[in-house]
This record gives sequence, structure tokens and C-alpha cells, in this order.
Amino acid sequence: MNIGHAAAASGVSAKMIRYYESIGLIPRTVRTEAGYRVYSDQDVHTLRFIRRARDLGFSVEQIADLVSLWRDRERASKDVKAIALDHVSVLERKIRELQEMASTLKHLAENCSGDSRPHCPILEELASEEPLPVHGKADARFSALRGA
Amino acid sequence: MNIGHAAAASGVSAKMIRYYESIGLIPRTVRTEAGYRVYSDQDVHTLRFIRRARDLGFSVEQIADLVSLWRDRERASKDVKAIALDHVSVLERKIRELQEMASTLKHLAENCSGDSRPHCPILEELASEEPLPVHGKADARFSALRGA
DNA sequence: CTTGACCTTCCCATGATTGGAAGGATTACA
DNA sequence: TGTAATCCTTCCAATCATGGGAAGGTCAAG
Repeated sequence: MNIGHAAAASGVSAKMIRYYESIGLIPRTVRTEAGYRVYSDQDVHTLRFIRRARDLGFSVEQIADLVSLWRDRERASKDVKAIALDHVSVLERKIRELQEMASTLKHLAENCSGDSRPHCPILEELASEEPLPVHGKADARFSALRGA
Repeated sequence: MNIGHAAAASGVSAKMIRYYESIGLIPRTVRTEAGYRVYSDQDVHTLRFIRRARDLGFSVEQIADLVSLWRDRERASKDVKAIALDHVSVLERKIRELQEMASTLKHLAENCSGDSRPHCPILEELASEEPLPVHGKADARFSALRGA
């Protein structure tokens, strides 16, 4: 199977397959005489594993660890769980940051008439010397959900 | 005021001030005979505006638009509001994506014993051929909140 | 006058991904 | 068999906002 086929079968682009090879996430493949990379079904399986991990937002570095644990039949599940929960806490921190931004902006936009007049609380807030108003975590969380 | 002072006063690093100048977000400043950049209080005010917009996650391109609207006394507030709400919807889309990742991972981790045994539903899920289980938007949202 | 703290420009790195150019290989079809 | 289309290869560049650092000039305090 050539790289294009492996890409289609795994959902990882040919570009990314070459990149993953270049950084050592996947090993160098067998080549044809002409230099074409050749992939097995097992390789495609690994690529799919990688893609699913990417879809869950894991970094390439974390994926390398996950792949290595996946291959290790003696692994301890706590090592996998630790990576996963570590990533969850990073995701949750990012979520909270974005929710605070969204909530602040929504509050400002709600108070902006949004017509042809120049008066605008959004710009006033950006131009203000006061700290940005944060509407509290719980507040931000639920107001961010309200319109989602 | 030199760039270091302007950086401290605005919260924008000297590196970023030079970068913003290089991409045209802020105009080239007056220089001393020795070539040092000189900043006024007004410049610092603009830098602070930029920093606050960055803190709300606006892109440099959007900030350029916001700064230009800020300077325009004839602006229509709807133009500002449009940028803000556009950004809110981008933020909310990202939030939902991250929430789905976090929720999926938490479900998987909850079913992982996390001990020294090798059995691990997280790896099994990544290695599976089935589509990643998405726990539904509402489900994902509230389960993401539960532990946050 | 020296020392340390600033400033300047320039280049490089990040992370994951995409785009493209130049050139060789393979395949399909007339 | 010729040829055109579609693959493949490597290499370089760009994204986005930011930081690190080198080499060298400037300024202020002692």
C-alpha cells in the first residue's frame, strides 16, 4: 500500500504521515525500489490510533507515549490514565479561559446598541484603565452555556 | 519613554511591541538620535488597548480593525459588535470542541482501573475501529462542568 | 572610565499542518 | 508504444503569536 492509500485508509494525510516519520513518531517504512513508502494494514492501524489521539487533542509527544504504552503488553494502566487525566486538566483549564473570554465579550456586546451610532461599551472597556471585568467562574460557565 | 518602560507600563513585552510595529499594527515611532524608540503616554494607552484585546483572544487582524474603529469617531457601533460577536462564536465553537474531548476522555478514564494491570479502556478505544464515542452535546457540556 | 543595564537588528524555534515547486515513477488509455 | 494524468519523492516556506539569544551600540551611575 502506498502513502496515498494509507492516508485515505487512516484519515492521516500523506503530508502528516511523512512528518510523523520525520520526527520519529512512526518508524521509517519499507520502500519500493523507486523509493515509494510501503504500508501494511498494521501500519494503517497505528496511524488510525494516532489520528484518534489527535482528535482527542493529545500532543504528538503524548501520542508517542500512548503508542509506546499501547505496544507494551506489560504496561500499567495507571500510566495511561495519568496521561489522559493530565490532558483532561489541560483541556479544562483552556475551556475555562475561553469561557471567561466569551462571557466577558458577551456581556460587553449585550450592552452595545449595535447600530450606526459611535458609542460602544466594547471599545470603552478595551480603552479603560480598569482591570477587565471577569464575571466569576460559575457565572461565566453558565452564561457561556446559555447561548451555546 | 523608551521601549522597556513602555512595555512595563502597558503589559506588552518589548519584543511584541517591535513585532506589532513590524507588521504595521502600530505605526513606527519617533526615534532618538541613537535609534532608540520613544513612546508617549498615548502610545502606551494604545498598547494597553491591544493587550486587553489580546487577553480576550482577538487575533492581531481583528485587533487592527478594533484599533481603527477605536480611532474613528464616526464609527458605527454595529461594526464593533459584529467583530465581537464573531469572535464569541469562534470561542464558543472551540469551547464545545474542547468539552467534547474532555468529556470523552473523562468517560474513558473513569472506566480505567488505573492500577498496575495492563488492561486499559483508553488504549482500547484509541485502537478501536469504531467511531469515537461522542456523548452528545448536552451530556458533554454538563459532564465537563461536573468536575471543573 | 568602567560596569551594568539598557537598546538595536537579525536569526531561530515553537506545534501541527498545509502549500507548493521540481523532478521521478507508475498507471491508464488510445 | 507513446503520452498524459496521477501518483510519488524531497526540500523549502508559510501559518500565528511569542520568546530566546547573539552581536553590537548607548546610556547612566559609581
